[in-house]
Amino acid sequence: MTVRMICDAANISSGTFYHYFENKTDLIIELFSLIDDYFEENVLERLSDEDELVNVIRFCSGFSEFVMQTGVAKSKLINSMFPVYSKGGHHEERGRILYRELNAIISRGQEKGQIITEYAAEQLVDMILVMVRGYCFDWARREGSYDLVKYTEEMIALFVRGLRPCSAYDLKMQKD
Amino acid sequence: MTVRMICDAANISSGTFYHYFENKTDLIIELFSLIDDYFEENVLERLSDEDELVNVIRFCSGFSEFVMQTGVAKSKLINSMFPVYSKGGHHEERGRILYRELNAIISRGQEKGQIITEYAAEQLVDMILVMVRGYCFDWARREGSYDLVKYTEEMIALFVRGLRPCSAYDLKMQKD
Amino acid sequence: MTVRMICDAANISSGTFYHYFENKTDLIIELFSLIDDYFEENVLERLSDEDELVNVIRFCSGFSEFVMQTGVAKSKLINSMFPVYSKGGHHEERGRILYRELNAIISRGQEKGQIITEYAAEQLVDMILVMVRGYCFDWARREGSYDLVKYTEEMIALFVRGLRPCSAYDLKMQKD
Amino acid sequence: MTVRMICDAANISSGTFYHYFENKTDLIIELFSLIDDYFEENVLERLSDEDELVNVIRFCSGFSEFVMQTGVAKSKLINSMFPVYSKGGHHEERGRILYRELNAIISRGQEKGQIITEYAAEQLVDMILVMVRGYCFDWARREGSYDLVKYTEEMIALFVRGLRPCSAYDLKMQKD
DNA sequence: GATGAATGAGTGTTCATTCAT
DNA sequence: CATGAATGAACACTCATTCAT
Repeated sequence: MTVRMICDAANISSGTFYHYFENKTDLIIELFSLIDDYFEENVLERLSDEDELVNVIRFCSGFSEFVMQTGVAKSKLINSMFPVYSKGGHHEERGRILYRELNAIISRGQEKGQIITEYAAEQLVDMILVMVRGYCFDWARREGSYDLVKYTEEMIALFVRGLRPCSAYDLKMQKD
Repeated sequence: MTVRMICDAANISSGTFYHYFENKTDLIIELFSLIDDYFEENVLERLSDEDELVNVIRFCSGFSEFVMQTGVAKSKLINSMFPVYSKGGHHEERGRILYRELNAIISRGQEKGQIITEYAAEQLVDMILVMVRGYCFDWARREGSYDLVKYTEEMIALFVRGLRPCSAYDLKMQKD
Repeated sequence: MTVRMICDAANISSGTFYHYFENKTDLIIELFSLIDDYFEENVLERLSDEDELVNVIRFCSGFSEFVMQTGVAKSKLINSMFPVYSKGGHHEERGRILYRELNAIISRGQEKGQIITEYAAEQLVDMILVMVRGYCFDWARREGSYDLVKYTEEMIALFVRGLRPCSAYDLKMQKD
Repeated sequence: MTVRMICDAANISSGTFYHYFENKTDLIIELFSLIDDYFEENVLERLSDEDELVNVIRFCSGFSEFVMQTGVAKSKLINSMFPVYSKGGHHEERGRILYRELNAIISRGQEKGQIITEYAAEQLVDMILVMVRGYCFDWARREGSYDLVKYTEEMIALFVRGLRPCSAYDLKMQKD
């Protein structure tokens, strides 16, 4: 994805591009912040299920929904640049909005006894984000040839099963 | 990773590089095939546990082991080029060796009743490969700043829990 | 010095700039004419010493005074564009005001016997202007790090010594 | 003077340019060092006159000779970039060769009583270099339309007259 | 008059690739 | 077989200039 390609796609001149963005990296940072907006406007409200593992799945769906809407081209652009540390980690800070939200879900889940406590919430958050981003990366690489949301949901649904603590009975049964 | 950087690292001239590889992509295809060699020499023998889910974990460990040994630089190179479709999907064919092996493990697991059958083996293989590659991608992006094998194992171990079928008792207990 | 920088400094839009100047070169031509105004208002009156070599020094001081007041930024702008031949040498015509004034001083000096006649007045004018402009150029290059007027005066004072004809006595002495 | 122009003039591709120079500035630094070579090979041997003021003139002639040989295009290139401070002032260090040589001449002249001592040698060196460079700059600006060596010599010859100390008699005569 | 978004040719620089030696 | 000088299209980015509002 060159600046020229972006400009051609947007039907603007490269001069105009640089009128709005200081450099190519700036565009990507801008793109990053869009996901926060998307979450605030569309996803956050869906994350209030009693079962926090359901919320985890919805969170991941929201993420992949956004990526699909954003499209293959922009996703590749983001992939090519990630991680971006410029501007004092500004986007990272913003990125933390996503991070904090997922962390909150998992922490609540652990408090409620819905999620295993073998791993710290931070560790689980990292895992899930890597997995979800991994799927997004694959999807863009394959030119968006499959339904990202569906596949992400299936994968996360399975992963989430492993996060559910076994009941005392359950453990007993397994031993037998 | 420019061709010149690769050549400098290998102490050869760029002329020599093009004597052995038709182009840069060819090198990457070559790199791809290395993982098959690695699996054949080091990993395949470890995949004979009675519990096929253990084999899944070992398979993934083998993959990330290889990536760690390969190093950040080469990993980035591969990431930057993947997927490579040239030469009639030649490398993809080779890639199938990996694919087939994991498929075999999961199919056996399903036959033995160790792995759920809600999803076809192919689907599970795809999921796992995407997840593992996702971690490799993240690791390279972060300049190899963590122990890829350890993190991959933890993630896969959790995922694999979700693949274990619940016993009839188990389901009954959960209902109660 | 870009047009945008000039406009920012002047608190106008670049549109406004092009409302008043046909192009960037035009601004510089305008800048050139400022020196004539400066000479007419501030320097000419000082050029009436009986000793024309004193007037030469005052002329050069006036020139460097103007450059210092104009500032490093504008000086660089002028240097970067000089000589400007557009508009039928319009600015050169104006430049001639300066030229003619110095020429007049030197011609008078030669008539009065205060200045050697080995070189035509035109030649001496050219030399002095090149020297003074050379100092201005150096000063701007070095970001205005020294007192341009002082250094120019010292240099010209020395040069002017060489323009004073030796008396008959003087020559005689030197021979002895 | 763009890199492309330089390459066209030299009948090489811009890729080749960057094979030999790390960047445009490097070429200019290279150009700078050429003057030292020129002085060492052609000028230094001429600087052994008994009269140090003669040596000053020869020094300046050597400088302008070099510039004329270098040509208008390269001179403009150098002018456009001077002063260059990169690479730890490497070229400045080299530049000092020139500086030191002229300084030595003038210091000797002052010791021998051939040059006035009102100004420190360093000051006179600075003046002369600014003047000579000023002429070179003017010459390049005017597309090399005159004989730089001749004009520089005339100018310096006059300036040098002012550096000759007046005898006691001389001063007395002037008062009368 | 004044604005500033838009333009696009041009700049320094990179890099996969070629080829004479 | 090996070299590395040479290539030139492509890149991110700049900037004088235009023009609809």
